[in-house]
Amino acid sequence: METVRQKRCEAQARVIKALAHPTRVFLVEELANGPRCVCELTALVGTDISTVSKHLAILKNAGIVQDERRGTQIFYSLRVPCILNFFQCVGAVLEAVAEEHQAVVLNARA
Amino acid sequence: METVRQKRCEAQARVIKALAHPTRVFLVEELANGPRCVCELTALVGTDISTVSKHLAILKNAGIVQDERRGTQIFYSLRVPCILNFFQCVGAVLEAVAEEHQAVVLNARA
DNA sequence: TTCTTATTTGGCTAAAATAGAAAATAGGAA
DNA sequence: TTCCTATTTTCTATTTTAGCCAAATAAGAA
Repeated sequence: METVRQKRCEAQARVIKALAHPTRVFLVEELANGPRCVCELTALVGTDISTVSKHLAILKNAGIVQDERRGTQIFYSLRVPCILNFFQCVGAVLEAVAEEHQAVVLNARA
Repeated sequence: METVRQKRCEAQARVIKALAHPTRVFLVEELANGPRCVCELTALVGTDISTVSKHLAILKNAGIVQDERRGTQIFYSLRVPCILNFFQCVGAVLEAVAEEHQAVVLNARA
């Protein structure tokens, strides 16, 4: 494949990879409701704060979220709102899969 | 986080993870133009056919593509068209990042 | 059946991702 | 300054992924 296209696919994969983790999906979803500080997010996720911090750093690096210090805390927020449509499509895939399973079950019974 | 939500995030992450590789982004993009057999895709990608086959299996497992045998060949095709809007948003993220870099450079010069 | 082509699968190694614990930083308050 | 809280970074162990080669499978042709 041509180099330009290859570079583009690599860049896209880098962004997608940043979203490819359950905790990070959760974080993005949560940030859709507005800015949250790391401590709030940590409480919601329920793992070590250093782990949450690292997940946020990955999202930030990919350009998906941004951070802002407010006194002693750091608030993260979504940078690109369309990221939520993104999840809609993922939902569509999951529905398609679920329907297929349903069909398989029905066929097995028939 | 509640278990139901956790399960949902895990399911979403599984789909997203299937897309989180340059070659798989390329394959999905290519399949947007219509069904292609493994050998065609292999020629385009330029790696070992077994590698391409495994990437396709990952996409199929996630419910993103489907396969169909036609004689001696197996054709893959997109199962969920909206997967392409998906990439649009990724493009938006990349643009946002590019703009920021631009801004940083300009500030540095000023 | 045997040969040939197309594709998948198993085995192996190298590289990348993940998570927690502990140490380092940053800012505000006493 | 010293203490305290919030966050990031470093270190280390573990797990997951990626890619090539070789072997296995599948379907059609001879």
